[in-house]
Amino acid sequence: MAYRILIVDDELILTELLSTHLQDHGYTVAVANNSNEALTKLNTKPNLILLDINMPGMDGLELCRVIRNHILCPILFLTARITEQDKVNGLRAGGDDYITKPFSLQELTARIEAHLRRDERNNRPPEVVTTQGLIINLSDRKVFWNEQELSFSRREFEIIEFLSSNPNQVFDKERIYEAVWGYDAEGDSSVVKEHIRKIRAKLMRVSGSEYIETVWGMGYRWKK
Amino acid sequence: MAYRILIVDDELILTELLSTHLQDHGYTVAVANNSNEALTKLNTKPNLILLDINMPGMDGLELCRVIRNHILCPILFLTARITEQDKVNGLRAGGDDYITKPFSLQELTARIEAHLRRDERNNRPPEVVTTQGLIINLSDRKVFWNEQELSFSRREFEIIEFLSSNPNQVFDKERIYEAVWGYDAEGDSSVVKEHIRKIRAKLMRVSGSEYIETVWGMGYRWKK
DNA sequence: ATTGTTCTTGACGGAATTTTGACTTTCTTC
DNA sequence: GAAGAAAGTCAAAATTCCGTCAAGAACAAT
Repeated sequence: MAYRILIVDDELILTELLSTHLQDHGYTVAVANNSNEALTKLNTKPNLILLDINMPGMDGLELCRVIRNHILCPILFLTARITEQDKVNGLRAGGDDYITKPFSLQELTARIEAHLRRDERNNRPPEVVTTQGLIINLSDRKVFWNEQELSFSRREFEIIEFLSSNPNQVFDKERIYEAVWGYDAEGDSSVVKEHIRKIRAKLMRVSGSEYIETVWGMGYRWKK
Repeated sequence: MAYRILIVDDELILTELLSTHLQDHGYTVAVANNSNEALTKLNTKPNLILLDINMPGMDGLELCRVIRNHILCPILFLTARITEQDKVNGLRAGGDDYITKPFSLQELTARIEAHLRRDERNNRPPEVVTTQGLIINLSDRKVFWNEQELSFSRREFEIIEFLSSNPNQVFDKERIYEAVWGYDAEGDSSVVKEHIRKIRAKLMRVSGSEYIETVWGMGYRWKK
């Protein structure tokens, strides 16, 4: 689904230009040429807002503050001058970034993408997988057995991550190798069994139980 | 759901008055007449704290520092006099605002609302981040270890800002580089490790503890 | 221009991890 | 129960990654 962007600026030429450009990049665009209009257009539930600071009537900062009472998406200020004080003001008002006019369209889209991507990540609920006493916190990359934190190396953790996120499914070594090392990785998928061994040893030592089951001739499965 | 406000003041008449007024405005109020009581009442998980500076025993500033190790909500100081030095002290202790006695109840509620509103946007980095004795004031770009202000260079601060705003999450050097230098910066992300070294050295020298953890093969994480 | 600070780069050594390959054990099938 | 394939074990080799340092470049302040 296309991201929705709301542009708020009183310069018609600019909004026109931006609008076209962003639409070309696959975004759905709404335009507001003043603050009141902007507030109305909030009902388009934009995923990101481009906000001119200098506007007649309620200015961008003020508007930003008001918007923040309604919506939490990234807000990027468009502004001619930019001093330290501006930055502080903008941040205080609830803005996320600045883009100084004039700017290249390329820069603009890059920043928009970065913010959308980040927003995506931040709003993700913490990903936690649990299996009988074991807590795997995917976002923090931590594993706990009861209170105790267990330490795993990168590959070990990634294998755990993959298997435990798809519990009870059987994956052969090639499939695991592909998932963890990347589809285009070259190398011998028999490394997998060595890592599995290490993982099992660590889990067994502390919990006394097997989490990874071998399905002979088929692969491995995370028991749940 | 009603916001919870904790009032900490040893003047019984004042707390009584405030409490009634705020309840009339729909807030849930808890009152503490001394510091110990305040610490106990923290379990009401207040959304905002009103804190008298002048109290017998542990004073408001000291209390504020302690509170900051538990809770991140806005803290507003109530104080009779207010000098520049008071402001600095309050900031150092991790406070958010001052209200000078005598104040109008109208002003008070307005400020409370403003702070709650700001705090509401809780998916963005809070303006003050604290970790065991360390106070990072993002809006003023200052870092304090107890009373002492620590000095960090621009890049150093920005790395601290980024990591501490996303505690416990692991970011690799590329990701940190992108966050601090900009999505489109060119250069070698291995600078990051040099800056991390400097940051660690400064923090370690003054606090004796590690705030940034290395997760081998994955990146760095702010311990919290 | 000079001085001092901060930023960046590249090199190095050591540490932790990953991979490899030889070897053993287990399982399946005939 | 023997043969062969698959999985497990182990230790050593290869590799990757991190912390540290020193030195030069860029920048800011004077």
